[in-house]
Amino acid sequence: MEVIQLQKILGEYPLFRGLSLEVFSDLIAGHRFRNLRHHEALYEAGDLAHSFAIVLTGAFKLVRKTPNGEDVIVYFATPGDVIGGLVMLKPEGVYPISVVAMGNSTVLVLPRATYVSAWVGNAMMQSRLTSSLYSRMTSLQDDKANSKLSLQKRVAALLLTLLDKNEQKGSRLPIPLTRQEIADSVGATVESVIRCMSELSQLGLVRTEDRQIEILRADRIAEILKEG
Amino acid sequence: MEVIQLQKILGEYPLFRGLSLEVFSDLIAGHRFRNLRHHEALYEAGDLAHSFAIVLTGAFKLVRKTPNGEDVIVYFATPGDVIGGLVMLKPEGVYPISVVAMGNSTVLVLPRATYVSAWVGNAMMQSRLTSSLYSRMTSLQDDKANSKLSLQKRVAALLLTLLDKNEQKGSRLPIPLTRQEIADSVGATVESVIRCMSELSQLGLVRTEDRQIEILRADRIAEILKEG
DNA sequence: CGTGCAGTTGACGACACTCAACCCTGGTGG
DNA sequence: CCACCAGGGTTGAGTGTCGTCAACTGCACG
Repeated sequence: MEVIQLQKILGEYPLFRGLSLEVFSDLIAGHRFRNLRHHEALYEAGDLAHSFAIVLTGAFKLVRKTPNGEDVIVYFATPGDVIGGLVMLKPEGVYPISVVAMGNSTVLVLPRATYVSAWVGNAMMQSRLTSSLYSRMTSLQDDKANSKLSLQKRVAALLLTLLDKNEQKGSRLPIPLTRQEIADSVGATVESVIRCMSELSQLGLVRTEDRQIEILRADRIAEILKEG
Repeated sequence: MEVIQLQKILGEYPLFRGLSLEVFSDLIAGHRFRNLRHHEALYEAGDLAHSFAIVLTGAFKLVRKTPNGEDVIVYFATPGDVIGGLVMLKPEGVYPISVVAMGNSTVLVLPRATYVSAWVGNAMMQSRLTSSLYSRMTSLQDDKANSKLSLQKRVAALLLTLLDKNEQKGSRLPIPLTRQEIADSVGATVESVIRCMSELSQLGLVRTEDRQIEILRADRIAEILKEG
């Protein structure tokens, strides 16, 4: 693909908005595309971090293993998100978490060398990275604030957050999501999440079809969050 | 205080290490010191963010209010930590959380104007800020991963984390901490935390005197975290 | 046709929350 | 001087949400 075409695509995202062609091509020096199938890992926790990536299509879950061998989903990355950017600063850094594709997904992979040569010294990119970090940080803080809520409400909060990421594509969540993944994200067991989702289904607020979750009544789910 | 003296003090922290005097004095343009007593707020959530701060002595809790009016402690800031740095990027930003002093504490307050004129364009400072953010992010992720553990273990994890922040000052935690604050931090109620701490006391693993918590057997507390 | 993944349901029990007392200390005011 | 209050800490009894364990369905895939 031509650099100029790539700029058109990436220019849609806040991170790459309004850059000169010259700066842009420096920023993506040594880039390559990577296509991942469902469940395929982009990065494994503990691996030497020699590249970082920008999500183009699909979605990824950022996963941490607990000592018990359970998974905890720390973040859902969607198109435009930067993955592994933070760890590029350390010369011999390792990825702190695993990154796994949810459904067919593509990323733009950039070598650490490019980060060092073009990103570190570019104050605007640093500041934009910081800004994207800010929102991810806020979402983690939200999670912590929600941790005392009932499971019902935590699930509701998750559904609404994911729905928010969805631009214009209607009421369907942008990510194919299993009950297990919901559980790993809200900090509960599959069984409990299933009971909770079943209730929402019976109330006619959501519908699931092959891991695609459709939010039928976002307003009433928001009410669940607010009540008592 | 002379700028050169200030540089000596701040130069101890990674953030300000090895800077030329000229760059340094630009970075702290318009600085002023602020002393806060126990419980005094440095920033209130929702206030217009016209300054950020660097902790010099004491400690601060970063607090979020839940819809129910409960507090959630998101982070404990200790000397060298930057507070409010992330929100400086937004022109009309408001602080997302409140910042409250725990015991007598001092900070260096810097106006947003300084951030915009000297920090944003300085790639090294941006990269150092990012790096400090990285560790705060990791600690939030740790919290999320721990959220399924028993209260006993979450408290143990908190105590050990805080003990880690303590450089050389022995077995006493660097922060005066009430049971309520522990509860707000691990996501539990005061009563449950008290029962948990009482048990640790009776086992001779910790001792509390006027909010100062002393860790007598860090090794055995670490065992509690690992077992079962 | 067996294997693995996703989803589901029920019975049981435990951990932590709720509510209600109560103690102790230090400060404040009548 | 004593009463009162607020903040921090503690204890007990009762309750409920959610985790654990176990069994079972449906489906896709090689």
